[in-house]
Amino acid sequence: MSERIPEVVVRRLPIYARALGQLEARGVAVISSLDLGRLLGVTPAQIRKDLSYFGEFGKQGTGYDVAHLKREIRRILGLDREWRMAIVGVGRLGRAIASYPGFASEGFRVVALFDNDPAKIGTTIGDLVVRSMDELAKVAADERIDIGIVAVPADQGQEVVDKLVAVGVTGLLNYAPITISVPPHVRVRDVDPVVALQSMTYYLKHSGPDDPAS
Amino acid sequence: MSERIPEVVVRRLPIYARALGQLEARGVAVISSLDLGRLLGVTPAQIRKDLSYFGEFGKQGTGYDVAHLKREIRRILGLDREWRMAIVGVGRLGRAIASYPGFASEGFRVVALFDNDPAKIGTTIGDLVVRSMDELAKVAADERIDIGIVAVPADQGQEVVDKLVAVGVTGLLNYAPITISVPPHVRVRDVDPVVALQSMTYYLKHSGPDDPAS
DNA sequence: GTCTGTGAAAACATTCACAGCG
DNA sequence: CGCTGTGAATGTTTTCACAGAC
Repeated sequence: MSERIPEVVVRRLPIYARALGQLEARGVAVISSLDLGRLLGVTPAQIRKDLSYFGEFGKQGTGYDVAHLKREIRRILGLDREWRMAIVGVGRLGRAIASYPGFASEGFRVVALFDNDPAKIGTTIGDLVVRSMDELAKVAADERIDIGIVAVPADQGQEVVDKLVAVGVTGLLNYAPITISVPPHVRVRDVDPVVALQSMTYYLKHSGPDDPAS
Repeated sequence: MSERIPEVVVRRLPIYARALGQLEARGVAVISSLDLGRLLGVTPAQIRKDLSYFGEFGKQGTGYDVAHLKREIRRILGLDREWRMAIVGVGRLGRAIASYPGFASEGFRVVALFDNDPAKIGTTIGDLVVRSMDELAKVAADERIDIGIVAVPADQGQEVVDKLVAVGVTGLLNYAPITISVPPHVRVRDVDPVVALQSMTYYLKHSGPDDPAS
């Protein structure tokens, strides 16, 4: 352990943790890298190698303790604490994100909402009031915002990113259909279903018209 | 050209196409790999190498014609036609997806909605009627569904995937928080903001508490 | 016997660096 | 000149294969 850890490895850990949670719920106590790999469609060697960057979690001849490994991975990822998020942009998309229950249940709490539309400022979504972007610095200080969620139109995306970075936010979840630019200490994850589809069509196009006649 | 094309390259093409579209809208007619790379935060060599898998699109001493390169990339990706999608699951998430205007504007048309809740079947969202999953085979044949969007809870995800695959759908956009399993001819793209956040926190945790005091 | 952890090998992806075109 | 297209070099990731633990 204690080498430099490849980013691809870190990106796979949440997938492992999620699968372990599902196994745990089904009452599975122990699992081998072979079986976990089958479940996730990856090779057992990859799972073992990935985990080996962080320590020795398995038992030879047996496999991994499901509950323990899940807890360890979550700790490694920093999921043993709450993360505080602000959503910028409460249009259709921002509102859908604000009321999505999947964040809170995983420890990602939305603690502030921002928009630049005067008609929206002051309105309430869930139990949060929509605030003006002018209040960003103040609210960021009061609420300790870890992560900013960018849910504004493309043409306002970079401006919003710059403001979030300026008040000390170091993690961004970007829903705007643009490539945003940030200083090196800021981490970005893009969520863009259209881009995902646009690379998939390359393969749909090239895997011949399957045309399974009725 | 005409080698085997790495998947990472295909995944970057939509990003290039999107940036080219934005440049085009701003009236930029020609761009070099250096400038496009700066814009996207990638090396110019990567852009040139990626494009070289598909042909020679640039002009030495000048760069790339923005409108032409965009059109070529979109053709390569199969974005010069319409793609027909069905959404399975019209809960909160499925409805948000159904009324998201970003798909249609990029040529991804939602042509059918399914759910297994009798209270939802027969209701209308936009101009589409929600149908029972029992009608899937019939509707898939009538409507020529290319892509299935999985927007059901985790515990129903795999079942829905199997049904979609059974009626000949070869592309899936998966919003369920599970790793789905499909035969090799089926392409999957996962959309999961929680998983995206869960790998980001690793870096937020490890890049020290920046703590920029007010 | 079963399964982990891990160096070494193989496969894959990115970057370099430059010949050659406009 | 400036910039592309591309083999060769470098760096990264995955897979192999096996010693050793249970």
